[in-house]
Amino acid sequence: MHEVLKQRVTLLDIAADAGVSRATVSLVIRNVPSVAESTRKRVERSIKRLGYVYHRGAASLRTQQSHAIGLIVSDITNPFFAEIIVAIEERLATARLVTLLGNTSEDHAKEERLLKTMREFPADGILICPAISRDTSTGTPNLAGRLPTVAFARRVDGIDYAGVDNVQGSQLAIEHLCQLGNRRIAFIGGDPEVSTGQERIQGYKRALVRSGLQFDRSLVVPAPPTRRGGYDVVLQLLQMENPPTAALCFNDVVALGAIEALQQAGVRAGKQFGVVGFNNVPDAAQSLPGLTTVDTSPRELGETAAELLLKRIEQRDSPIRTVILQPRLIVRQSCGTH
Amino acid sequence: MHEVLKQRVTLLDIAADAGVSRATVSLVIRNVPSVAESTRKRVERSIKRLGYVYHRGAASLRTQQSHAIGLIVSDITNPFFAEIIVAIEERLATARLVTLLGNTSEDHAKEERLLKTMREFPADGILICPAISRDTSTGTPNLAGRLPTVAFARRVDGIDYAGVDNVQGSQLAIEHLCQLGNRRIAFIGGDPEVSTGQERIQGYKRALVRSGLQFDRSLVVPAPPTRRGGYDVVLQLLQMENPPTAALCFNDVVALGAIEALQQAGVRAGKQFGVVGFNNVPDAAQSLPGLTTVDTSPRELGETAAELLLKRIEQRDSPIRTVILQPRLIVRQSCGTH
DNA sequence: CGCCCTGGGTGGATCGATCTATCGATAAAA
DNA sequence: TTTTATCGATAGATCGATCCACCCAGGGCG
Repeated sequence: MHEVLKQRVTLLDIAADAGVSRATVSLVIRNVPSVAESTRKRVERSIKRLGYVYHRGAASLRTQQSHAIGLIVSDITNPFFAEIIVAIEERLATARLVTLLGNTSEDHAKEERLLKTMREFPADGILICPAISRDTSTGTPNLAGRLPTVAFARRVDGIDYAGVDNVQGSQLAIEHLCQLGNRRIAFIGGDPEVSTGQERIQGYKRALVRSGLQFDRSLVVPAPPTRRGGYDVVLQLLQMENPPTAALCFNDVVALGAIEALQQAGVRAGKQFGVVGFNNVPDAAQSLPGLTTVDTSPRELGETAAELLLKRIEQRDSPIRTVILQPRLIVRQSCGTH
Repeated sequence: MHEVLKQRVTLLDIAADAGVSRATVSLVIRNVPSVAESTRKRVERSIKRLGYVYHRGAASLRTQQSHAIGLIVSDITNPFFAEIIVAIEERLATARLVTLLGNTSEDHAKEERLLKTMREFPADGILICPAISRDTSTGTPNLAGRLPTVAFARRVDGIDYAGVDNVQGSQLAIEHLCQLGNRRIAFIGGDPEVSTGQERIQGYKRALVRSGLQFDRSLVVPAPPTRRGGYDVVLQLLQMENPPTAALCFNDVVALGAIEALQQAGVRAGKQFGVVGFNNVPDAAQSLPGLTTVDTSPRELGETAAELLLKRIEQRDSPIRTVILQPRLIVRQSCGTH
């Protein structure tokens, strides 16, 4: 009695079973109200009975929209991004959109492959945090093509962007450190080629100038944005003949590495050396001493980015939008108390 | 001259431009050899000129395969999984398969939504690390349906599985700690409801018995698999009237938290208290003291899982396969030296 | 009674790529 | 010269869901 050979249950099977036409079944599935209650019930029963599975691919071929959007992230292992991802997924889910996640590991080739795949799918839109790129001309905007695209966290010219005011964030941090009496403050980690790094360093410089402090090139030490990066740089800084008394770190992970190095070197973080991070990841609150950090509200950032994309999809030809969220300083114990 | 209104460039457009039929263009795209070199060149030029983008959806509707597989992970922020993900993606890419990544955050509802979406897509197969489930009857196997499905890291009955011999891993660790003279060894973190936790605790017990040690229920302390989890449990253990002298941790993250707590409490990790982790994440080598840990080779695990899925797709009706990788102990400084 | 709605439902065309069967032409074989 | 391969290319059907135009029965209304 069972149709064993037939692989997939289609609308036609349901239609036959319920004694209606394909079109009617389709109406039921899409919850179109113009179906009599009795018919709807009958169709729904058939759907259950036969174990029908909706075929998105077929539907989107006809409707020209996949209800799927591509989310391309440069590093899923970074907890900051992880939170953004979750926020984006949640926001998109409320708009009945599915999220396809791709990870580039900061690799340009992978990024291009992913963009290609998602265009081919085809996704209805793309959210991307571009991989670090030295050459903006081969950057992402052209890759995105005509597909609605929004960049987040890292700026890309010519497309919608949701980001954080990194300049302001750095300024908050530096002002705080200055008020606590620090005169020599380092900037640790981050890549001066990425917009995030650029902006944070720019804010760092600007705040130093405002506070009447010297900008010392040797106190800006780029490093990979990892625990190890912060660790190594701090050990290096402590070797200087005139070492800094505090450091603003590119992000919290770097900052945690920095604190580890300080402990290792017998320097008491928070008492003898101030450390400020960026992002306020969950670990920052747990660490010892609690990490003072610039909160960049990843959840809001994710929601904002998703929102931008939804608007862009709605009206493709609206002017380019840029949303910059304002960060705030979370004061804990890693800089001493005021 | 430009076709502004027409949205998408299709095979038909290319065909018209190159003066051939759709079918021929299709042959060119799929690199079928039976096309004259001159024709191929001409078609390829048209493809470039018009900016054609392959439409996976349309193709897979006809071929009944999407060349996409769904990868569902319970926690992308866990570096152990992050490595597995990368390995899986790489392996699948060599088979010209695209990976659709989904994150459940250990949430069953999300897991079900993701499975549904991926079935609807439809994906050609699914790789899943199931979310923690207390009720195996509502577990994943039924959700997977007839789609080729492989579980990894956490066991699911009735489907292919790639995992690590956690029992053996724990035994290696405990034996090592015993040889160093520890008599009271705790097990920290992990959820006894998940197969991973069960197996590791089982190995812990078994090794204790073999070494002629008492199994003390109060020394097994479940906790969330986070830094914080390890931290809290260690502080708690140190309060005991007869505290343990070493601990096997559910994973490295927990172990790093444990070490942090020891340092905080003035107990020298590695000298006065031995700590062993699980997974050998990158941070483990960097930490101070270097973390002795059970290497569960996430890369191999990912490759193995991908391999299993490829085989399953090739022959859907082959018997269920289970691959268990053997872990090895990486000795660093967190247990003292022998 | 004839006319027009209108709620409920339907067949056929359609989305874009692929598969199958087939065709024309040229070269090789008989 | 006729037949048979062979090669390159093609028209039309097809995958599964959706959209469009249209249909039909019954009710209201002049």
